[in-house]
Amino acid sequence: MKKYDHKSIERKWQTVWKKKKLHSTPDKKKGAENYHLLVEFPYPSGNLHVGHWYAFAIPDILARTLRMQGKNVLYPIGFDAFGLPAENAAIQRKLDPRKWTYDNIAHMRKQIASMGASFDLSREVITADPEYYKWTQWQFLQFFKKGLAYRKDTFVNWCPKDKTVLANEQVVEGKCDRCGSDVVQKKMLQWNLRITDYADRLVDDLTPLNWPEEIKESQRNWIGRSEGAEISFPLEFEKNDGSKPNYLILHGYKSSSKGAFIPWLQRELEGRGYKVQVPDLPNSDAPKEAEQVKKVLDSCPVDEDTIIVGHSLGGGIALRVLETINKPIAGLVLVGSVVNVNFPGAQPRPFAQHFNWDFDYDSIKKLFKFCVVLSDLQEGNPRVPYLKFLAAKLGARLIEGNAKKEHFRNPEEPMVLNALLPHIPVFTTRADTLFGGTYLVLAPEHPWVTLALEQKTVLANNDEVAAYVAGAKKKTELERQENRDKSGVELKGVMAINPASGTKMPLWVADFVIGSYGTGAVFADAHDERDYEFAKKFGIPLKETLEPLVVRTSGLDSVHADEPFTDRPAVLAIVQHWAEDKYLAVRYRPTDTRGCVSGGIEAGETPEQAAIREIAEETGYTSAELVRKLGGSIHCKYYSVIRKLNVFAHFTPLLLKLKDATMVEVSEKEKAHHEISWLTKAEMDNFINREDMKVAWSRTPGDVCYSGKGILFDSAEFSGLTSEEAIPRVGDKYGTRVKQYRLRDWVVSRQRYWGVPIPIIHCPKCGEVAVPDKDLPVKLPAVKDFLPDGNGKSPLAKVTKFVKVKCPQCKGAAERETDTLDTFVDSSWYFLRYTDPKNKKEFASRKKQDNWMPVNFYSGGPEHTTMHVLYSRFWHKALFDLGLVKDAEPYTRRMSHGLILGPDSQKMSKSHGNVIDPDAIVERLGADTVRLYLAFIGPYSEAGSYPWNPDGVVGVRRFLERVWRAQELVTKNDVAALESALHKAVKKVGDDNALLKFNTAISALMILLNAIEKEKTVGKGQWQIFLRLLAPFAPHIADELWMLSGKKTSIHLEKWPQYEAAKLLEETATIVVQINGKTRAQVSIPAGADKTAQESAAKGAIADRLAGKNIIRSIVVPGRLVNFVVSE
RNA sequence: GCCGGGGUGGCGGAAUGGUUUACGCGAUUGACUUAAGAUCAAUUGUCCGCAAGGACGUGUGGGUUCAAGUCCCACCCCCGGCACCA
Repeated sequence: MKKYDHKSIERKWQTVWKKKKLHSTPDKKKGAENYHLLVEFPYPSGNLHVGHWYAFAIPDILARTLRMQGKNVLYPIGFDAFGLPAENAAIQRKLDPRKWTYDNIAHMRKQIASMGASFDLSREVITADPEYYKWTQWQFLQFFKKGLAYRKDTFVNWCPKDKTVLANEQVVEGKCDRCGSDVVQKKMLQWNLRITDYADRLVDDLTPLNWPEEIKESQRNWIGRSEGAEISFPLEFEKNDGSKPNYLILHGYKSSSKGAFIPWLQRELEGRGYKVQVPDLPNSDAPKEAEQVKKVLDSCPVDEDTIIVGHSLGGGIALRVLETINKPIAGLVLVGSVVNVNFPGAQPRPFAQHFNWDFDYDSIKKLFKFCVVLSDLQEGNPRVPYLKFLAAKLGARLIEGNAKKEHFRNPEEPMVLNALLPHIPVFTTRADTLFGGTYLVLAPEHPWVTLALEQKTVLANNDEVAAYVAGAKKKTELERQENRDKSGVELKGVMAINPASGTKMPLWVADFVIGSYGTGAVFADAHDERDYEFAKKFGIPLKETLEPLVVRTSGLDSVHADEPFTDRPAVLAIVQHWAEDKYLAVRYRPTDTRGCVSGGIEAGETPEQAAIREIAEETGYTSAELVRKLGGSIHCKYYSVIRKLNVFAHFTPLLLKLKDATMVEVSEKEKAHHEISWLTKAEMDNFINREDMKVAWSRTPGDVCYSGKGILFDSAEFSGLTSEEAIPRVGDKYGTRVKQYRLRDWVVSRQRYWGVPIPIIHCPKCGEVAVPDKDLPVKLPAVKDFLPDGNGKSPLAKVTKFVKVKCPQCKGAAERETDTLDTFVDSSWYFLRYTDPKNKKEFASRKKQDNWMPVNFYSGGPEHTTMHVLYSRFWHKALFDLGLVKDAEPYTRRMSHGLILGPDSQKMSKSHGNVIDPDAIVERLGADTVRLYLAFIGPYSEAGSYPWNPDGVVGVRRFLERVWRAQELVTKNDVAALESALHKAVKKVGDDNALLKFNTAISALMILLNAIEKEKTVGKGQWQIFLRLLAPFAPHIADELWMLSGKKTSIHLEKWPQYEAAKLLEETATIVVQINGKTRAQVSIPAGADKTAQESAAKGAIADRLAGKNIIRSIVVPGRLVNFVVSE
C-alpha cells in the first residue's frame, strides 16, 4: 500500500472535477429540488486567510451532503471588488486599482480552488465588472425614480485624513474605523436611500423568520424603534407689561378674508385670546400694489407686538407694508409668498405690471424679531426655489413641508398655525408622566434654539445661551458621550405651558438631549433618572405623579391570571438596629421572600401601629419607634400563598428604629415562617429579592428618583390608572402617537474613485436627471490621480471628459454626479445575479430568479449580521415593491459562524505574529485535513470563537492516515459486529450535518473508524458506506479511496446512504442501576428485553445492597436505567 | 442601564429530565526503537482510602423530581448588540 500522499491525490481530483464540470449547477435537475446555499463573497484583498477557509470550505460540507441527498445545490461565489483598499494601494504604491483588484482576484481564484470546494465557478460575479454594475446603477435609478433615493444637505462624518465621508457604522467611538483619525461633522450634499421608510417592515418582518434570536435582536437594536407620543408644548414669552402679540393677516390674489385657511386661522388665534385683524384688500381680482398697501396702512394699526402674516400675494403686500411703515414689529410670516416676476422661471402674472418688486431687504430685516417663510413642496418650480431665495434674503427661517392642499388652500392648514404659535414638539414614550412635567430641555442643535439665537431679542440671556450652544457644538460626539456630568443653561424670557397640567415650564438647553433623535427636545419630570439628576443639580422644581406598582410575575407568589384581586392596606417596615448600623432582614420561608417586615393594617390601626405590631409578631422585638415615612405608597400585586388569593397590597413604607433588644416570645407558627437576621446596608442590597421591598429600601437614604411604572396621581381623569393604561390615553389626548427610530437614512454617496458611479446628471435647468437606460452603464473612467480633492469631491470630479455632458432632457450643458456608491450597495443584490449571471437585458430574469430565490441558507460572519444583512433586506424590499423580485425577504435562513483565533487565543493579526497561513498548512497536511480540522473545532451553528490548535490539526491528519490504512482491512463480506455502529454513524452524520454540527458528525465517523479498527476488518459494502459519509468532509481522499475500492465514477455523484432503524440497536444494552438516584451498578442485558426482565437483572446486580431494604418503587427506563427507591 | 447569547475536565467541546465529560488535543505509563519521531496498548474530574470502596462534582444559593448540566426562582460572571435614545 502506498503512503497517504495528500498532494498528488488533491491535485489529481481537483483536475478531474474541473474537467468533468462536476460543480456547474443546472437551473433545473430532474427529480432534484433546488437549494441555494449562499456565503458572503470575499473582498479581493489578495490573500485567502483561515477565516475565508472557515467561511467557504465548511458550508461546502453542507452543499456536498445535500447534493448526495438528492438536492440540486447552487453554491456560488464571486468578488466584492470595489472598495477603499484598492484605492489606498493605488495612492500608496502607484498601482492601478483595477489591475490591483483583478490580479488579486486571479490569485484568490487559485487559492479558492485549493479548498476543494464545490463552487459553481461558471456563475462567478464581480461587482467591479461593468456588466455587473450596470445593473447596480439601473436599480439605483429605479429607486431614484420612485423617490427612494434623494440628495440632502446633511451633517456627515468627515474624516480629515482620508478626506472622505464616512457612514455612521464606519465611525467607531468617534474615530474613523480605517485610519483612527477623529471624525468631524461637516455639512454636505449627499445621496441618501430612504431606508427609514422601511424601518417598520424591517422590524416586523423579522418576527416570522426562522433565524437565530441573536441576529434578529441585533437588527432590531440597530433600527431602534420606540413607540410613543409627540406632544406639543406652546411657548409664552415673558413681557414686562404683560402684553400679547397681535396678528395682521393679508390674503392673496383673487381671495379675501374668507379665503383659504384665513377664517379658521382667525378663529384659532382669537380662541387663544389674541387680537386679529383681517382686512379685505381692494380689487383682489385685479390687484394693484399701491392700492392694497394703502388700505392696510390706513385701516390696520400696527405696533411692536404685531405679527404680520401674508399668504401668497399677501406676502408681497406684507413686505411692502413693513418697508413703508418702517417701524419695528414682532414678526413676519410669509406663507407660500408670491414669486418675484424677475425670478428665473417665474410665470407671467396678470397683475405683474402694477407691482414693484424692488424691496430693501436689508432694512426690512431690521424691523422684525423673527421671520418665517413657509414653503409647500408640492408647488415645485418656481415657487420652491424662490422661497428658498427669499428666506435667505430675509435671513428668515424656511419651513418646507407639505400643505394639506397645494399652496395652502385647505380650510385648515396646521403648518401655518404651528408657525404662528411658537411651540416645542416633544417625543416621549412615557406620556403617563406628562402631568408631572415641570420643564423642557432642548438639544443645542434644536431649530427653535437656533432661531431664537438668530433673533437675539427673544432670550433675556442670549449671550449665555449662545456661548453654551457654541461650546456644545464644538464638542465631538465622543466628548459628549464621555462627559456624563450634566450641563445646561436656562432659556430666560420664555416659558412653555404643560398642555395637561397648565403648569408654566422653564426651558433649558442641555447637551444630554440628542438633536438627531425624536424632536430634539424632551419634557422632564421626576420619574426619569436623567431629568431628576438635572433638576436636582440646577434646582428646578419636580413634581411626582406616580406611585410605584410592582406586579410579581415569577416565583410562588406570582399573580394568578384571571383571578380577582383583594385590596389590602399594608406596611413595609424597615427596621434599624438599636446600636449597630444594621437592618432587620426577614426571609419569609414559604415563598423565599427576602426583605423587611411587612403586614396588613388592621381596622382602626395607623400604619405606624401596624408596623410596631408586625415587628413584634414576626420578630419578637417590641421597642420599635417610627423614624420617618419613606415617601408615598408602594403598590404590589401578588398571590398570597397563605390566603390562596390574589392580593393588591397598598404599602406605606416606614423607617423604624429599635430602642433596645427587648423581646417577647414569637409564636411557633411565625418562627417557622420567618427567618430573622441583622444585615449591613450592603448586605441588605443583595438580600432583598422583591422589587416592592427594593423600592422601599432605596428610599432609606432619602429622596430618590423612581423611574419604573406605577399608578398615576394628581393627573386629572388619569389618576388611578396604571402607567400601561395611561400611556396611550394621555398620548392620544394631548398629542399624537408616533414611532421613532434610531436608524437614519442610508447615506450612499462616497467621494471615492473605486466604486460604482452614481448615474445622475445635474442640469441647471432640469435639476437631477437620471441617466437613460440606453446609456448605462456609466463607466468608471481611467484616471491618473486617485487622491480625493479635499473639498469633499471624488477624484472623478477632476476628469473633465467624464463630468461635462449634455442633459438627456433639455440637451443643454450639464454635469455628471461624481460621487460613487457605498460598496454595501454592490453587495445588496449580488445573490440575485448568481441566478442569471450572464443576462444582458435584466439584472436577472424573474424566471431565473424563481429557480433560486429566496436564498435557502445564508452563512456569514457575525460582523455582517447588522448592516449588510439589514441593507440587503431593505434593498430587496424596495425591489419587491417595484415588482422586480417575488419575495419581500431575501434569506430564508441566516446563520453566523464563529471566528478562528490564533493559537494564543488572540485575534489573528500580523502585529500579534499569530497568523496561520492556510496555504502552508495545505501544503504540509492537505486541504482535506484543514477542512476536517475546521469542521471539528466546534459547532458551526454557533458564533463562538475558536483558537487554532496546531496539535489539533495533526490530530485530524492522524485520523485521515488511519482511514487511509483502513483500506487494508476491507474484506468481501460485511461484518455483523459493525452494523450497529455503521447505521448509527449514517444517522448521526446525516442529522448533524443538517444542523451544521459538523464537529459531532466527525466524532461519529471517528467512533465508527475506532470500531472498524477494533474489529480489524470491515466489509467492502460497509467500507463504501463509510467513504460516502466521509466524502463531504474530505472530498479528495474519499474519491481516491472510492476509486481504490473498485468504483469507476466519482463518489460525489453517489447517493447518501440510508440507515435502518432496526439496526441502530446494539445486541446488548447496558443498563444503569440506581438506588435512590445514585448509580450503583451496570448490567448488560439483551437488547429489547422487557421491563420486568430489565428490572430483575438490575436487582441481581445489586442484590446485596437491596438485602433487608424495602423497595418502595422502581422506575424503569427501557434500555437505559432502573432506579430503585428504597427506604432504610 | 436595556436586550440577546452563554458559563461543563488542563484545553476545543459532547450530552431526547436518566451512567456528566462522547470525540479530539494535551499529559502519564508501557510496547517497538541505539535514540528521537511515528505507531500501537493502557490510564487520565477532584478529594479520602493500601484496597474494596466512598464522598463531592456542570458559575453561586435555593426549589421541583425517584432522578437536574437540562425544569423553576434569585444572584454572580463572560461574550455580543444598543445606549444621556426621552
